[in-house]
Amino acid sequence: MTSANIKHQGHVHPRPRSAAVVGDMVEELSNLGYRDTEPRRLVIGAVAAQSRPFTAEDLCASLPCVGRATVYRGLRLLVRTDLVCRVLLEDGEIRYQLSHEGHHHHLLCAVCGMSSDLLGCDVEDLLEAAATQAGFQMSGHWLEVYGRCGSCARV
Amino acid sequence: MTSANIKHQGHVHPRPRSAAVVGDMVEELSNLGYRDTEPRRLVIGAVAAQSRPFTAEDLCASLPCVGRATVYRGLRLLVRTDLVCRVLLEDGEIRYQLSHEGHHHHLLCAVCGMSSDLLGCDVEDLLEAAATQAGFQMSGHWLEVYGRCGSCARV
DNA sequence: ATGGTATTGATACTTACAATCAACTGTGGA
DNA sequence: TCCACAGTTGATTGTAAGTATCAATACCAT
Repeated sequence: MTSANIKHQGHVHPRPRSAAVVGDMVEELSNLGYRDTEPRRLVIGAVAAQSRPFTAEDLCASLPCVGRATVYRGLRLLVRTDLVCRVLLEDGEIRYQLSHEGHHHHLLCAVCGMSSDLLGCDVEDLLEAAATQAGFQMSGHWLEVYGRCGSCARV
Repeated sequence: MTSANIKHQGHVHPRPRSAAVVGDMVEELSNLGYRDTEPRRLVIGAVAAQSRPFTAEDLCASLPCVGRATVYRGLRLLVRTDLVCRVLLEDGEIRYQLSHEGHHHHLLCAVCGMSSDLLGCDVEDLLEAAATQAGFQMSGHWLEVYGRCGSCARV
């Protein structure tokens, strides 16, 4: 079984266990020429441990033994390498969360703050068509969906 | 003709002329109980004069005679009252621009920075369906489309 | 006209994040 | 296994964007 296969299973398990994730991410970074260091592993571990979209400050708070600059640099690196993605909250705030494989969007719960993935949504084609009609050559898009998750909507 | 009808014409004229806009916006604020002041008119005028999504700092720079705090407060007020909307750039930066009537999305040109409106795009239904299927009760969404506008794509 | 209140603006403050740089530590080669 | 060098760290300083303060001012209803 190749590492690509292992990664592919991420689709099936939207929230993989931290331990495996940290190893995968460190390996990914290693392939890109970045070193495997203790503080970096700690940052990745903290990222993987978050249960909902987080801020850089959240990471700093959960990693008192790692320098602030290192946390910020680590997070920036993870964003640059697409291992972590940005999440835009309804009020305009930016949060972060582990990237999952493939293109997808986020369903953000206004009550509990949880984020789940919106898979198999074919907005792309629709957008592409609408953009083209407006004489626009689309290269990408950003989409966030806000509302209430299953548990919170039930209340 | 009702004011609703007048507003509806906004769809036809995506970029209304500044002079009229300032008066309309001041009136709108007045209806909401906010005073008609000179600095506020200047801020609104500067907002209306922008040809593409701008930052709060852009406004400050173009209004050296208005206090920074006032510019920031004015912009915040305009956002709160939906007279100005946020625009999310591809790199995560937040910009502002005059709101146009009705729900719509932005087509942002990566080359010239221009923003045009994407009207008559029925992503809502599609999103609603996808969200519901995921057990999510959708209440809103945010969508930005990136690419090249007609003129820039031609190059 | 006037009084009460929203608004202004100079300034100080806060927050979030980037830059600096000497010390340190992986990593690949000898 | 050891070495050297380049990537990395972290204490600290710097910076940029936006907010809070508060006395002075300007709107607007009466």
